[in-house]
Amino acid sequence: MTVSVRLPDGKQLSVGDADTALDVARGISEGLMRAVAVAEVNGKLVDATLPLASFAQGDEPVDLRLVTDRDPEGLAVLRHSAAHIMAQAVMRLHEGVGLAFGPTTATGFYYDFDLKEPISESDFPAIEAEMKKIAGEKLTFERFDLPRDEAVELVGGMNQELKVEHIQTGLAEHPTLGFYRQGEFVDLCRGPHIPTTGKLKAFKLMSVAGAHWKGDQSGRPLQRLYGTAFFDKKALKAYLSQVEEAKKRDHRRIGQKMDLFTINPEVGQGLVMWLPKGATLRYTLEAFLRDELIRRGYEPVYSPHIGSVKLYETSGHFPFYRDSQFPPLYEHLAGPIIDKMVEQLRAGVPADGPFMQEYELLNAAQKLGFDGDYEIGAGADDKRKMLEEWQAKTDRFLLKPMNCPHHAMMYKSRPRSYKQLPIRFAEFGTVYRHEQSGELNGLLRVRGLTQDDAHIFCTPEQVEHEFAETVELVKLVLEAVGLNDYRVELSLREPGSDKYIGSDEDWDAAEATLRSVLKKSGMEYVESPGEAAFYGPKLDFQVRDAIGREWQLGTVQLDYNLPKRFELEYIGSDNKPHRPVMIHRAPFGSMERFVGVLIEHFAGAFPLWLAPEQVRVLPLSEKSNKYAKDVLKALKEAGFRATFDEQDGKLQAKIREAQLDLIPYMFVVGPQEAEKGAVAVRDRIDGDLGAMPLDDAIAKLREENDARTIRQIAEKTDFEGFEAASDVGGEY
RNA sequence: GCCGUCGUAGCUCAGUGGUAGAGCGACGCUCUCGUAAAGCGUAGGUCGUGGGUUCAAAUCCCACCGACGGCUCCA
Repeated sequence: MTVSVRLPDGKQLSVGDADTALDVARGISEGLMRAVAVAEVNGKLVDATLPLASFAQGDEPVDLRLVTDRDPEGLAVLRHSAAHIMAQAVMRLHEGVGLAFGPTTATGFYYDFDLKEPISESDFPAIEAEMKKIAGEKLTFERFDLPRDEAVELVGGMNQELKVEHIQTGLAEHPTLGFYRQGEFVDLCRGPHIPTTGKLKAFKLMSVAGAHWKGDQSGRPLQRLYGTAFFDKKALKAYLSQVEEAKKRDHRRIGQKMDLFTINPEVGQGLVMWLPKGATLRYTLEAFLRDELIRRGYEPVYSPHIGSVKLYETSGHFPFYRDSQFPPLYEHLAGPIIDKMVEQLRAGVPADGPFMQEYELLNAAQKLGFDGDYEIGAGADDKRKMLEEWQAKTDRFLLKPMNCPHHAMMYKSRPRSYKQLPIRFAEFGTVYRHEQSGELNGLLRVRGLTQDDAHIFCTPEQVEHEFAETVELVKLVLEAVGLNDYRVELSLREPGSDKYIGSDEDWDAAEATLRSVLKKSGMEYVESPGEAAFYGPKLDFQVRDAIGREWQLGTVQLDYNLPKRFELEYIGSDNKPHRPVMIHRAPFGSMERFVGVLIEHFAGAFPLWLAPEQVRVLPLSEKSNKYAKDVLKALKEAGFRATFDEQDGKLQAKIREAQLDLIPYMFVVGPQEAEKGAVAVRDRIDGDLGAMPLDDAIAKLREENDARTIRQIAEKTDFEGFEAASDVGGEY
């Protein structure tokens, strides 16, 4: 018997029953065979070691593509196999290792372990050495399939409880399950894998981290070992040096070096203090956007930093986002105690009768002047109601978690006519969120942030146009600062979830509008179910940071719900009240995150229009100080952010310092320049441009500044060449 | 919040139980300089905080605080 095989170039050949993809490769060349990582048969990735005959369907030829070490899918398969090898090594070195999952990631792989004694980075050399040994053993990855009951028996016999649980719950619909064996190591796995462990030549363990079984925080804590692998050592080395390079762009590092901002635990975690240079950068961005907004018919508003809890109960924020808000501020000292009591009563501890610390809490509350009706003998529900009544008549405030309720109230401050719409309220509004401490990250995730927020109130007919305009604005803003590498995500609700407010009809309408705008604009985007805001779907602009993590910057959100909750109205041409639609939008997202991403994007080397210090005047020696001061004055009068380097020292030293400070332009002045009213211009990028009249130099800079020219950005680390295909996972 | 790692001068880091160090920066003096580092000198640290072990702790142990990498979350 023979099987007919068709290669991607259309060539057909016939192979024996037992022949595998590797055999086909060997038939073409030995080199090709050595390069084969995996096979793509009839469009599916499978082990190159399986007989091709097993994939034949009738007389149709089997489509075969040999996936080699040059293909991204090959890299992903290698990395997944590396995860198995790492697991094998860990099991050889430790007793009673429980295996969880070991998938590939964009830049490597990990495996989650349930370990008796924790592993730390100091264990890496031993694990790596064992992996090397396993690679040297050139063990074959051997696949076998078992029916469910035998599969459970097998993993149960190996004391792999997590795998047993996974087969019984996560994989309940699979009639048979795939396994891979390499040497003494057997793991439940969908595959495919590389032919033998010998293909693993270049790898490195990267880090160890905590994780939870199936991502459930209450689940069993696991240890996750991250690693990466490549087909050759050169690629691994290149990747590692790029990781190092990327770390140098970290905004936290640059922010400190350049005196842009500071975060100090004595002030508070996640609370950013903008130093003069960072503040100047932010101010410049804000001024740019503010001008753009006024031109587009936005009107400035200001709202206070705290708001009544009632306001957020109306908007729906208070119950929905309780956990990520700072606790309420009370006008009454007993407030927090009453809150605590209500919380316990709501949690039902116990349902009736006295609850934990009730007497102590009540006592304390009364000492602080609590005067509500409260009977210890009452039922839990009655007690809760009594306390809630007290809460309702006592003023409570939240640190503003969002600006929209305030803007909605501003809209409501007078009757509105359809002739006034759309109304666009804009504000750089500072909001506060109690992010979990482990989430905080420099400027990218903070507890106090300023949104470049605005809310557009419009008629349903105007929605599509307004939304499109807003999307265009976000694009314009991102492109003005040279952030062209972003991803657009359409965040939709998760079907069947109770995380959202509002009717299905409104959600359907909102989601349909967003899709329609996107289609008309021709923008590329991906849909993400479950990522919507609780009040409506949104369009998010995702940008990557220096080390490849994605962050959401700009966002445009469509909202039919808050207008309802706030009973917003306008009088239509029919002289009847109608409900407006709200569009929430923030092109930068937050000033903190935006500036953080911008710092990494430019590696601190901002274009002229954004640079906190645009020009530095360098006198040749103290003798030229007087003229240097004249030049400085002229620059300042021309509107430039300029300084004057007064320190002693050689010109070379001053230039070096200015270069390292990433100042776009240096004006060198000595006796020759002073005599002619000139300056010797030095460009940060192109170096010495020679002497020119001061007026000409200023005109040149003004042109570059006003055009917001971006002449060069530092080479950004591009991990793409190192990324494996992400949809090639070996895990079930 | 959870898991792990880490915390020494303004910054980068060395110092593994026995008198706290280097480079850069800062400050002072000399030099008055032509496109990426002039020379000399001085100051600066209760080694994150608190407790414990020890004759003796930056070093070993415990707790707390904070940072970092993940997880979970993210209006």
